[in-house]
Amino acid sequence: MDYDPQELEADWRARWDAEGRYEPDPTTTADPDDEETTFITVPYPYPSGGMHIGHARTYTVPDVYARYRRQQGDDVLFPMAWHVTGTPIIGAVERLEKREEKQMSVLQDTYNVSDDVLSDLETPMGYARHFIEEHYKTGMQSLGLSIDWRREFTTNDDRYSKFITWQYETLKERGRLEKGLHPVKYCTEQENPVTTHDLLEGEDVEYQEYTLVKFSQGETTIPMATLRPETVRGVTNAYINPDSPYVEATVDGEQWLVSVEAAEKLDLQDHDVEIHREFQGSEFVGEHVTNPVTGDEVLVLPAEFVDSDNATGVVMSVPAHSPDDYLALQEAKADPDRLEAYGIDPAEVEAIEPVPILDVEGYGEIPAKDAVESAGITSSNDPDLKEVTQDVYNAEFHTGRLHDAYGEYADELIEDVRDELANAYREQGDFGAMYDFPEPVVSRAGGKVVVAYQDTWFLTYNDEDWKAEAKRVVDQLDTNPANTRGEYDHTIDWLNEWPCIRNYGLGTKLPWDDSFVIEPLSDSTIYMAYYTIAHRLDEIPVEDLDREFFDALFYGEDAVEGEADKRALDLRDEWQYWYPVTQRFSANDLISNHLTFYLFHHAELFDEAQWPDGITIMGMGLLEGEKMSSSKGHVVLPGKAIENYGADTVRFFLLNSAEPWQDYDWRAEQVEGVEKQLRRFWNRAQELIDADEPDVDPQTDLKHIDRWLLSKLQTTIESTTQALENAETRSASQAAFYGFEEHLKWYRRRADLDRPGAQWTLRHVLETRLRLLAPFIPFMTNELHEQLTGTPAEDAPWPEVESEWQSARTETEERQIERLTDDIQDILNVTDQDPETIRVYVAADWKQSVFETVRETGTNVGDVMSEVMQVPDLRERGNAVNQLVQDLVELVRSLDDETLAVLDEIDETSTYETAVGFLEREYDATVEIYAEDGEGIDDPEDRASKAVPFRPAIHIE
RNA sequence: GCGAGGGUGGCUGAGCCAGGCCAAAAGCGGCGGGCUUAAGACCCGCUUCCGAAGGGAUCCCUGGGUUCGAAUCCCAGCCCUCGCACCA
Repeated sequence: MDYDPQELEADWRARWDAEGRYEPDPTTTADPDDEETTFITVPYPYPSGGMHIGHARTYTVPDVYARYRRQQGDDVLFPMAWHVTGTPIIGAVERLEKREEKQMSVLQDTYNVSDDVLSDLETPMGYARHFIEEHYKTGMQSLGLSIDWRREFTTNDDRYSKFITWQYETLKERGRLEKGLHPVKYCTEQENPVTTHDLLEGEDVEYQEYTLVKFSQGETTIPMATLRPETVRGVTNAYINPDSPYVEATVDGEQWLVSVEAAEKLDLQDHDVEIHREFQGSEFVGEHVTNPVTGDEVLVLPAEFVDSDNATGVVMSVPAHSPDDYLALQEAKADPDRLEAYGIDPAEVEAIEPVPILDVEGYGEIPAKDAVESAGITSSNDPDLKEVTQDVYNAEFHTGRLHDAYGEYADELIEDVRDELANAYREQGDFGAMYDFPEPVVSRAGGKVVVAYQDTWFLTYNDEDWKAEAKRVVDQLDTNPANTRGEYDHTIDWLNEWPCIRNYGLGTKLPWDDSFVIEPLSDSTIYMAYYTIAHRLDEIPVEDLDREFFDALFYGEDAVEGEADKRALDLRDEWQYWYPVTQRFSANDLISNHLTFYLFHHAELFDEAQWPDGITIMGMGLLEGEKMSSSKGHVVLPGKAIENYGADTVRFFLLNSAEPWQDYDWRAEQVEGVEKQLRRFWNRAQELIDADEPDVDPQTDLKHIDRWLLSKLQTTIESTTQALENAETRSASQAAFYGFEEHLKWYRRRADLDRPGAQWTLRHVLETRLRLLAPFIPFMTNELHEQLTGTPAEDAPWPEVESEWQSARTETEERQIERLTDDIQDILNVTDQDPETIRVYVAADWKQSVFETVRETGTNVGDVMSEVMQVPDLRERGNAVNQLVQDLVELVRSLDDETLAVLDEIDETSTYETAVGFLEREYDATVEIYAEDGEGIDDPEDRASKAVPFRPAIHIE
C-alpha cells in the first residue's frame, strides 16, 4: 500500500468522528484520586482572524500529551472553546464595514474569505463564527486533535455569562473586587476611553506620571511638571511659553496657574477645576515664584520650547543636571535684548548659576555643563543633544548620589530614593502629580488622546493575603520547564490591582452595572471548570443558572440554603471527576498576567485539591526565520500545509523541531525533509507487513546483533517515556524516530536481514515504535499498527521496558565491533589501499592483567605502577608496562563504572570472531583474528605487539 | 531599567542541567559513488587542517579560573532576542 496521507487521514478522521473516540464521560472504573484521569487545557483561541501554522503547534502540543496519557491508560479530557470577549473582533468588524484596505487584504488575501460570505462577517459573532468554523475547528480536526467537541462554547454564550456572573459576584462578596479611579487613555473627541487598537498615532506611547512641584506666588500655586522630582533643590529659574494660553483656575480649592490644556487634563483626572481667567503666557514672564522645598525665589523666563500641551505647561529649570536647561540658560544670557523686551533685567539672568545637587561618576561638578562641552554642543537645536541628555539622565539615575542638603536621602542613589522622596513631599503637600503622554497620541476618530481617570472595578491582586495564597498554589504546582517557577513568584510579587472591566466589547456584563463588560483577561481565569460541564449545562434553562446553582455545583449542597438543585449536584460529580487541570499548556509571555491570574482565582475560589497541577509553557513560532504576520500575508495556513504534506508531517515537524517552550521556525525545506523521512518509514513498514510473519522462537533463534537492536529498543522506550512525562516532545520524538533510525542503519549494515530471526526482530521493533510514535503521528501509526496487529496504535498500551532484552554486555560488545570497523575504515581511508587480508590481533594475557590492575587500583598511575611491579613477569617488561599503564589509565578514566564492569565479562577474541562474516562482506577481504600471544599467529609486519586491551592491533595487506 | 532566554562547524540546529565513548547528533546544502536507457525517487560514503596505519593539530563569542580532563562548571566582559500590564 502506497503512502497517501490525504486518503489515509480522511479515513481516520471519519472513524474517530463516527465512534466518538475522544468524547470521554466519567467512568466508574477510573479513580480520579488515583491520577487515572488527565485533564488537559490550552488557551481557547481568539477568532479575530484565521488560524495559522503557529496556532497549529499551540494546539498540537497538548494533543500529543493527551494521546500519550490515553495510551498510558488514563481517562483523558481535552476540550476546546472560543474566546470572543473584548474589542478586537468588534474592531475587526468595524474595519470590515469601512472596507479598510489593510483589513480587506487580511481577510481576502491571507484568509481567503470569499465575497459571498463577506456580509456574514459583518456582525461580531458572525465574524467570530466564520473563523471558528472555517478555520480553527476545521484546522484542528484536520490536524487530528483529540478534542471532545461536545463541550465547545464561546465566552459570549448566555450560559457562560451566567458562570462568569457567579464568579464575579462571589469575588465581590469576598472582597477581591474594589471600585476606584484609574488612569486610562481617553479620546477627547468621542469622550470615551480608547484601546491601543483605536489609536491612529502614538500606539506605542506609554503615559507617565509627572511630579508637580508646587511653586507659589502669594496665594497662587504654579505646579511645575517634572519626571525628576529629586532635582527640586537645583532649580534656578522657571520657564513658561510666552505665546501659549494659560489660565488661572481653582483646582481642588487652591488657586493654580497652568496651561489651558493642562486645566482640561486635570479636570479629567478627577480634580475639581474651575477656570477664572485666561491669559497669554507672556503675561507671567518676569514674575518670581517660590520653591516649596528650599523657599528660594526664582525668576520665570520665556521659552518657546515649552510645550503647553505637555503636563502643566510650566517647567522648572535645573541647569546643573539638564543639558537642555543648561543650554537654554546660556542662550537666554546671550540675548539681553530679548529679556529686556519682556521687562527682565539681563543682569539678574546673568547672575543665575547652575546649582548642582548630586554627584555622579564620570562627570564633573556640573554634569550638564560637562556633557554639553565634551560633546561640543553649543545650540539647543543640535540633534545630538537628545542623546547627550539621555546619557546624563541615565547616569544620574543609576549612579548619582544626592548632596547633604537632602538630609536623610543624602548620599543615596537616585534610583533607590526618587519615589520615596517624591512621596514624602507629596504627603507634605509640596508636590502633586498628574498623568500625561510624553508624545502626542491621536485616536482613529481624529481626537486628541489624553490620560483620564475613570471609575473602574479592580481585582485586588495587591492584597497580601491573596498573594500569599497564590504563592501556595505555585508551591504545589509542577512548573515546566522548571526554571519558570520563579517567574510566577516574581509576577505575584509585583502584580498590582487590575482593572477588570471595559466600557464596551463582547462578553459578560458586570453583574451590578451593565454599562461595563468584564475584560478578556479577567473572564478567562477559571473557565477550565466550565469545560467539565459545558455540554450538560445546555440542557438547563439559562434562567436557572443563578448564584445558588453554581454555589451548589462548585461548593456542594451545604453551601446553599434550603434544598440544593439536584441538577447542579449531578454536574458537581463530573466537575470533581475531572478537576483539577492536570496540565495547562500556555504561552510563555502569559506568565506575567493571564497564567498568574489563573493561579490567583483558583487560590481564592477553589479548595487546594482543585488547584492546578501543572503548567507547561510554549514558545513562539517563526516562519522562514521571520515573525509571522497575517497583515503582511507572511503566514502559512494549516489547511494548505496539510494539503501539501499531510497532517502527520505537519504535526511531526511542529513537535520535533523544538521543545514546546522553545521558539521554533517553520521552514518549508525542512518540512519537506520530514515528509520524506515519514514516507520512507512507511515504505519500510509496508515491506515488513507484506512479508509473512516468521515462525521464530525469540529465545533461541536470535543472534547477537538482533539482541543488540532489542537492547537499544529498551533504551529508546525508556528515554521516550521519560521525555514525554515532561512534555518534551522534541526529545521524545527524536529518540523514538531519528535516534532509532540510526540504530537501524547500523543493524541493516551488520545483520543478514533475510533470516527469520532478523525479520522477527524488525517486526517487534516496528510494533513498539509505532506505539511510541502514535502520539505524534497518529494517522500513520494507527494505520500501520492495525495492518500489523489488527489494532490501531492508539488503542495499544504504551510500551514498557522489557528487561529481558536489556543487555549492557551485548551493547558493549557491539560497541567494540563498531570501533574495530571504524578503525579499519580509518586505515583504509588514509592508506587508500584495496585490502586482501585484514588481520586483527587481540592484546596478550599479560596486558589484560594490567588492565585488570588499573580497573581495580584506580586511575593513579603511580599506584598502578607499584602494584604492577610486584609481579615479576610484568616487572621484566619494564618500559612496555609503563607505557601500557599510561594508555590504560586514560582508557579507564573515559569509561563509566557500568561499562567497566561489563568489559570484565567480555572475551574480546570471540566478540570479534562473531563479526568476521560482516567484516569480510564489508571490506571484501579475508579477515583473520589472532591473539597476540596465541598459537599459529601470522604477523608479517610485527603489528601484534601494538595491541592494547579493547584496542586490537590491525594489519591490512 | 526589571525579568527571561541565547551566542556551537557553509546554513538550520542538538549537546550544556548530571564535565570524560564530543572533531561535536540530525537536517539542509556541497562532493563522490551505486541503482536506472535517462530524469526523479531511493541507497551508500565523504564534507576543519595535516598524515601512505587506526594518529596528530586547532576548534564550540572573548578573556581568565576550577579540574588529571571543559562546548559543558565558576568569574569577568562583549553581543543578540523576547516580555514588561490594561493588548489579547
